[in-house]
Amino acid sequence: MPELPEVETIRRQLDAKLRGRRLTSVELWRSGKEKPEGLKFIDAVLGRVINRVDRRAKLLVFRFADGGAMVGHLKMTGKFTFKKGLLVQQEHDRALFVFDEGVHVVWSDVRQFGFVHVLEEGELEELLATYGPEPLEVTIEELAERFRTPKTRTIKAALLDQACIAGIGNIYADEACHRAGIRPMRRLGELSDDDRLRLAIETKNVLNDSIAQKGTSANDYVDTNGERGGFLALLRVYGRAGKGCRTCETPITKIVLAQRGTHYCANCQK
DNA sequence: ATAGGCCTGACG
DNA sequence: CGTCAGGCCTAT
Repeated sequence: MPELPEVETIRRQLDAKLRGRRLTSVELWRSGKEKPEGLKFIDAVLGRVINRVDRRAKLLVFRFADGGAMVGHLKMTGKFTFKKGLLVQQEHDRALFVFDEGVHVVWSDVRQFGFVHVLEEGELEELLATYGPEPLEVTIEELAERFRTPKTRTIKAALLDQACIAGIGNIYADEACHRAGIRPMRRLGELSDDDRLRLAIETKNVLNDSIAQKGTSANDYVDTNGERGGFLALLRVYGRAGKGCRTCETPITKIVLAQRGTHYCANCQK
């Protein structure tokens, strides 16, 4: 479910409450998606102190004070939620993390695609290095360079490729293209320097705008407090097939591109 | 580059 | 019943 703005929202909330806290107990309610598995997982995290919570692409990186980290990926339907008071285990809950001073975090995941892996320093850096640049941490020019090659690749495929640019998913790929006025099926080789710059600028803009609204709740996404993000109402094309473009009223077109539902305005986007 | 697969749930 | 879903890995 979550893309960069949603994961970043969750990261900020987790970081604010978990920084400096020690993991005092872990209950694995449904095993199989953690690594190492089962009791070894609990052994690997118990008693360790969270230095801070980072985000890299769509990964949450719970960094331990003694090095290494627990990395979590929410995939489509994963959630980390703060709980207080009486705790009732829900159907899709996978684990409970108890930190000192009574901070409880529940990890749940309806579709069970997500994972949490404990990695030590070397393997952590190795994993993080497989991702492309963070779009909000590089300049417009550096980001624009990522839209240069391979020339036959579609813009949509490039935006979705985590090794090309980190953190963008289906919603923001479509939204960035609409804001830039470029059709997502265009090939990188057809883009002008100005096209690449606009795409870079609008990619940053849409991610920042969404973070300001705590992300998009199209379906399942909620933050660590169970609250929905406010960006849904500001989406220009995603999920709006057949509805009028917010700039020109032309019905939004939906096609399949790079195996994903893809939305664009045939009038505004060339 | 592109199907297929991992899972469950919502919707038509 | 079939289709689709915000991710991403594998095999072809």
